[in-house]
Amino acid sequence: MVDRPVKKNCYACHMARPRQFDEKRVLRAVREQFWDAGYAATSLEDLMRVSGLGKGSLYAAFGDKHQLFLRALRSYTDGGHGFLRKKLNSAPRALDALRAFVMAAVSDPNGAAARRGCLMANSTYELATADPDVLAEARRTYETTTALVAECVVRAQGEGDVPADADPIETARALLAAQQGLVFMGRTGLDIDKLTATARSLAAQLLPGALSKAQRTTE
Amino acid sequence: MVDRPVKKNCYACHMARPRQFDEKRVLRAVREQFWDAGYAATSLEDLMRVSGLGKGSLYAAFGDKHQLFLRALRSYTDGGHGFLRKKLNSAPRALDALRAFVMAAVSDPNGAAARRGCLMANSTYELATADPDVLAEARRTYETTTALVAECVVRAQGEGDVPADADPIETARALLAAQQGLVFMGRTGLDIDKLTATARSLAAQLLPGALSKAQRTTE
DNA sequence: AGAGTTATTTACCGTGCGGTCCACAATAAG
DNA sequence: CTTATTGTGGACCGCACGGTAAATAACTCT
Repeated sequence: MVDRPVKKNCYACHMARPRQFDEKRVLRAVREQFWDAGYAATSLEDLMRVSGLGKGSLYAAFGDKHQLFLRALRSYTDGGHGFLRKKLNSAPRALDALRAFVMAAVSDPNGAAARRGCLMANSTYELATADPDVLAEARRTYETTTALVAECVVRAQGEGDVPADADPIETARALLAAQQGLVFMGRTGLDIDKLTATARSLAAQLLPGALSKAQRTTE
Repeated sequence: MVDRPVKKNCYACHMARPRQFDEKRVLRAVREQFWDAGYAATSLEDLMRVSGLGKGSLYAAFGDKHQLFLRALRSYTDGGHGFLRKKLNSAPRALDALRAFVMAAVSDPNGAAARRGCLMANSTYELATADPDVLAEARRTYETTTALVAECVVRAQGEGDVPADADPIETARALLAAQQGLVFMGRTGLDIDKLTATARSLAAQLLPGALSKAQRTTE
């Protein structure tokens, strides 16, 4: 239970056999499996195969299938939030970051990412009505995302790229809806070119005057 | 197999016991069940319960679970297309119809419809990666929807409410993405007031000058 | 080395699933 | 009434699933 990658130091007089697997690596493999196949369509055999662990180890380390799924899901969302925060803050111009946020679904050139969608969105659609834990995670995730994006909107307002009278939270929600709508259309198999065009169109309309220097020169 | 609600007329010398259930009614009940619980989470027992039929009848009439699901799904999409076509054409002003289309997710005042989402979208997220039939149905549905909306965009252009230089198909895709994004946010449990505000905001931005008379007076 | 503790492996279990089969009921034609 | 044909309901089947238990291996500390 306690995180203890280091082998030194006794915490209860007697130490025992250490883990032979890397928890993060297992969680990552499991997450990919759930991402590709969904929750119900993933069997314990699948989880054993992709993790390389036996049933016993899996259950001892993570509890049952549902708990393991929640762990994988949370690691996904936490990672996603970290990534998003970095992206939003590192961009020299906030407006560009917002634009990139909306167009996240088409960031992959061949469209594989678009077809795969977002694990949190997939899980929400599959389980949110029946599984309160997943629903709670979904709410948490999208509230966090909204807050992060709203922060970036404020910055963009400071930089004069977004009208000062726009409500940051409201703007963030609209951008989030647009992004998720694009993710959805990607999942229906819409080809990447058309999807990209739609993404550009949405970004242009929702971020008025949102053409960055790089954007302007290409048009 | 052959549709034959009328009991008269012999088609092969000997007629036999007629159906004791209404196929459409069964299909409707089954569709509701799949809508609420999803495909994998719906068992045959559930289907028997909501339809009132035994296993034998169900299998004799529709084949297996998968085929029954596809039938229910198709009846849903066909009905949806009919409804959409009627709505888009019946509105005296095309712009209002487009606006209503975007705001479909919040048409239900208490937000129950928003939380339930759209059966086709739910199915796409749950099954599109693994089930080619569902993927094909998804493509078909959203191509049809896009075409219908694009038609309405053309009409709105004729009425001077949408810029004449806008590409109808592209505009339709953007509106569809916005609508589906709102459906998604409804599924995460976002309360109906915030969702409505976001829907209004999106509609206003994507349909410039899109405030109908009714809309203008309320603001 | 021995004891104590924990990870790992393997075999096993009960359940609920989708799907099939069969006996019976209902209807139409002869 | 008899017979042919089809719908109906329930008993039944095999299986794969999630989950458990017990035996074994690996490691630390005294």
